[in-house]
Amino acid sequence: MLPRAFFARSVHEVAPGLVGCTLLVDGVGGRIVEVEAYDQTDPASHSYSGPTARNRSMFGPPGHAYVYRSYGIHWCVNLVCGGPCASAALVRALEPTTGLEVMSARRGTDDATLLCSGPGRLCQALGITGEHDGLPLDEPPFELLAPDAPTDVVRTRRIGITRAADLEWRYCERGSRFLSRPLRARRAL
DNA sequence: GGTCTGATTATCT
DNA sequence: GATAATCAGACCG
Repeated sequence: MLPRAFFARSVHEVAPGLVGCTLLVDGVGGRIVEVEAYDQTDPASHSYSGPTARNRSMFGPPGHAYVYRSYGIHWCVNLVCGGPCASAALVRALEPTTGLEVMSARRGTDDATLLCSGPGRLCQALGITGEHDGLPLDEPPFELLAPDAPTDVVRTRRIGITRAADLEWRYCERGSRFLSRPLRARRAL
């Protein structure tokens, strides 16, 4: 079990280290294969313009969840980090490992690559909602486990944003089939 | 394979 | 009134 103190560092150190960790909610979930970093200096971050009612969890202590509704439909979960101020790692994709039947039922598909491959999808599969906003990550229903083996992590550009889109703050497991979008071997110039 | 669009709501201008 | 850290389904080739 990762201690809460694991998150009391810069999001830019924590985020790559999260790839390969296992995230469970009520015993259901899988290995993290994709995360993105956001901090308060980042125009794409919800914390960029200062604290509001929605983003207050990002300004709280590290090691807690920040859950928000996206496009009026989906939930997305972030893991709040220690620095810079009001920073967090958005969990974008899991490799499903535990509770496959529960996740399939919640998602309405048996296709393992469609269960948790995307921030909205994984919240639906794990049953994460606004009720989880602000909860500590080292206490039930959350469970975060360190990787059993070193993970090959690739750094690239973030997805689905219009501002600061050139920053390479997305971290993925190399070769994973469970990413929200595949890695391009090479970028066109 | 790819691209486009509607769903639906909190938040901010 | 516009925008958004998204997804699923429709359509085109």
